[in-house]
Amino acid sequence: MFKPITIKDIAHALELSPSTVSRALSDSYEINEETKKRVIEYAEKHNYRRNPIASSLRHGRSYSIGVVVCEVANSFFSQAIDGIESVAYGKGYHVIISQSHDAYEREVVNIQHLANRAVDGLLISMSAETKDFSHILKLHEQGLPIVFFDRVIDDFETHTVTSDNRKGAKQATLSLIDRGFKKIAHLANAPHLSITAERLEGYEEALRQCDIPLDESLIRYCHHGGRVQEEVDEAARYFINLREKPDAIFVASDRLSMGCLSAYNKLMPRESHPAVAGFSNSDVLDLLQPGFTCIRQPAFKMGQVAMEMLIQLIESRYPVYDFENIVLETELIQR
Amino acid sequence: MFKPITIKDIAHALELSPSTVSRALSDSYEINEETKKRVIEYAEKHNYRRNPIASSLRHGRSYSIGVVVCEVANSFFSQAIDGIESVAYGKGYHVIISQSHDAYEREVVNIQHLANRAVDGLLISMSAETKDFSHILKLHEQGLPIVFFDRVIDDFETHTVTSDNRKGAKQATLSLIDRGFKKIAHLANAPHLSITAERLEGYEEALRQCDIPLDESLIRYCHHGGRVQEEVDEAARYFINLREKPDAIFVASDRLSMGCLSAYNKLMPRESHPAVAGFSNSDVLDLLQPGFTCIRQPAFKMGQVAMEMLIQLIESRYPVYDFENIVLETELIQR
DNA sequence: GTGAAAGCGCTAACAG
DNA sequence: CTGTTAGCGCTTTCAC
Repeated sequence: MFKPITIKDIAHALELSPSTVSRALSDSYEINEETKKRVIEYAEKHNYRRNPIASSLRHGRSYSIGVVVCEVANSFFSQAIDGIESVAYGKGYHVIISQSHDAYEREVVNIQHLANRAVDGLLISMSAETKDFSHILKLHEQGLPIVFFDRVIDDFETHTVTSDNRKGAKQATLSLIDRGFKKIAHLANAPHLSITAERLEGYEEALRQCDIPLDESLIRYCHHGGRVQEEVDEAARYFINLREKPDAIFVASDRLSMGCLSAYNKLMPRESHPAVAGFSNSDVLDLLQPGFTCIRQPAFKMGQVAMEMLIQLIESRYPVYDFENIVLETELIQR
Repeated sequence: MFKPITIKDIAHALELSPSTVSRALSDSYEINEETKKRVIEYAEKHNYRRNPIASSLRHGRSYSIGVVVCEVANSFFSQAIDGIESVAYGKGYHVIISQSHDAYEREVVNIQHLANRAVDGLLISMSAETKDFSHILKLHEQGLPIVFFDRVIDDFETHTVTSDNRKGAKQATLSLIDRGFKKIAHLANAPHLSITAERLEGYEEALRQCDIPLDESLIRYCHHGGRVQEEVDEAARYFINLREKPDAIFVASDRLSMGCLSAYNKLMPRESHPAVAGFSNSDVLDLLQPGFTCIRQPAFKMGQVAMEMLIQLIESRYPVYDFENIVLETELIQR
């Protein structure tokens, strides 16, 4: 059906050898300017395009990289993807996005799918449900370059990029305390995610600094990262039914901020909602929800840095043993 | 660096020929059960994975398809992508997503990138800025299977899936009229998009049916589909400054609904906002914005149908000349 | 400055 | 039931 023109066709038409055509198209210094011009003109005229699959096979490289995120319909991740793409395209790489939907099984399947030469490297942000990392470890041991961003794995010898979650969480919590709230709850992400622990630390640190005792009953985890709205609704109902209701909530993620606000909207009039501050990269959420203070992560930058690190790993001639763990600053947006 | 085991390696280790190994791995009926078992065991033990690039080159097929949407951080499109993936994975296809950001140039670059054998077919939803279709037409003439969804092109001989935009728009407008509003504005998408014309028709039809005269000055187009928030803000300011302000607005898309609500939030207190009804597939937008009536498109279904049609084109032995234009029903969600 | 030939990993005739 | 061979399109020595 779809039969594009090949180097052979050009060679035949111009009475040259395929190798000459190949060299002419890659602008080799060995080739006569005159010949180059003929080849390039013919190629353009006939809409020739190098077959990337053959090229990949030859080079043992696909010039594409895989990205694994929980979902793309998420401001943070879509901005990170934009950052990744901005670097990737500039360096001649394709970007293949795949979504785990925060489910362990999807993550395993997708990573398997991407691995083994279909991609030259992987950019991963862990799924909320994943506790077992052997599927990733195995690939890494085989030599597949991997860089983690945002949601990383401990004790994994590779580059990582994250934001300063502890500090951001602390700022957000402090901003609630500053506004006079005393009973501040924490709606947390899945317990085994790296970001969950760090953000929890920041929350605790803020309370400690202001001599507010930590009340464990004010912390609720969402094991599916809010993918299941029911778990967020349940958390909101739990907070509402406490004898001493929280007057404010620090929410650990974009997805959960959305879920939390909508859960409360279903449960009570807006005037009686607790104050909410949380991590969010959404442009509109904060506009639609007056008084919502948010922590912005440098998502675009994080994508860029992650991609740069991955390219460094891919293009390095020798195995890399010296890994960087870059931490970017967050920004507090207060209204 | 990353040197996965090949069929040759297995053949060598087991003292078989590569072809036997290949056949054993694809469970060919010709191969002895005993041999199959040995091969499969060895392959699993050594974590063999078929090199998809070599396989693609051999078959002249990549078993991957390209999706071009304006952006993934959009409820409608991310749901459509989920639908596409659900069918694709089941049939053994990879999905490569690329974003045009509603910009003509990005669309051209991305489509070129995807085409020429890197993908077996294309699923396209047009960018808001695109007026010239020659880049797509050229590929189609060369035989690349293409299916359009949601934002289609007129006079293009191929399968399409859309939703009943005219009817949905009419329902939304009627719902505003029912609630007693008389001066109903229309915030429209880019003028040359297929969906823009259809939704405008529905709006006009609703007015006509209720004997409300059409007032052209109440219609504003967003040439970049709301990608530039400034153009939405400008439209909101325009409506506010009209001598006779609209008391309700029918908004043509998800992105514009967001933009419109946040523009008004910036400009005036919530109590004085006009009523808003519009196309939106967002789960939370309607929850966060009381009184927001929305038209839901069957995005997931649309993705599924589009993918099925594309596979039909790809796998057809003979050129297809009999094209379908499927129209799916929308749903009105009223509060 | 150009060509011939080999090979990336896989598969499908064709032979036995 | 298994092996031999050729070739997908491209690139890159090695010759000339």
